[in-house]
Amino acid sequence: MSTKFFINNEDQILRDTGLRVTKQRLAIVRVLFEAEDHPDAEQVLARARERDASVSQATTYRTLAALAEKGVLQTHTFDGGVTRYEVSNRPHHDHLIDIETGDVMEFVSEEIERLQRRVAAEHGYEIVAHRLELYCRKAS
Amino acid sequence: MSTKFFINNEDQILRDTGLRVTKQRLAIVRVLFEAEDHPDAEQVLARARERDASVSQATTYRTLAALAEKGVLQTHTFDGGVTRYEVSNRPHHDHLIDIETGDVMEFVSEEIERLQRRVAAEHGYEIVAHRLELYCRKAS
DNA sequence: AATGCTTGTGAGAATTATTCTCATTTAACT
DNA sequence: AGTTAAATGAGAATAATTCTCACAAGCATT
Repeated sequence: MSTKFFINNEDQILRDTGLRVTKQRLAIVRVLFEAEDHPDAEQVLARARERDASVSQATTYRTLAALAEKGVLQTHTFDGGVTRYEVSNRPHHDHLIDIETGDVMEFVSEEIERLQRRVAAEHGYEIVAHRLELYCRKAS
Repeated sequence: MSTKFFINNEDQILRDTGLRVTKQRLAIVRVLFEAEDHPDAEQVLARARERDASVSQATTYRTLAALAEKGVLQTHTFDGGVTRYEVSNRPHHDHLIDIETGDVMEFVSEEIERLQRRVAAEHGYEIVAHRLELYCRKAS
């Protein structure tokens, strides 16, 4: 089991998207893949710096933009806030936001997806992407 | 039919929300009520200035924020762009965005709404607001 | 209509998130 | 190791939005 044969996952992700593998990018990609929330650029930068202090703000924004462009990341902008990022190789899901705590939960409803496609078709369109966000408060 | 009894609609909207009636605010509110699109602050300002050249950027932002806060306006931020506004006393609807032209269409699906409420309920929540956007291209 | 108190206003400065510039460094291919 | 194109950090630039403050205007009361 030489390490030679176990090249980093994150390494491969960068190569696959045609990006050169740098330590800064590796730090950023690792942060994103281990994140269980939906961090914004500032949070990604802070966490990446824990791994590699040389990561700069510019590189963070550039890398996030590049990965989003290539489809590795999804971007979200919940209700007028900052852009938040999440890896998109995970199963598709929509978001339920607790408006009191800011917590973000994920859900899927194949039924809703199907109805969305029907609505689009009725207008003569096909869906490329969609966004469904439920802003909720705890049921009384 | 003295005009006395027919006070401006827009006038009343401002009073109802506890805002003083100024000529700048009237211009802004009129722009919003006659708009058939989803203008951003810059567009609202430009249109309001056609009615009253004294409207400033600061007042536009302040008035839009105040009206949104009071629930008179809805705000939208389509895919990382600028904030766009629309009056919310119109029937609820979601948005279908043509990703090639940027056109925004509106639709409603009571079926989808119902499923949304069910999803929220399953998580122990009730929906305060929601956002559903379909990013589409013309069907081939 | 004049008074007074409170709120709204414009101009421009300040903030915030994000993108760009450029001189230097580094990854990847020889 | 040598070459070249791409990536980097620092800080400047931009864009959208919010804030500051001195002055103006709304509105309730005379």
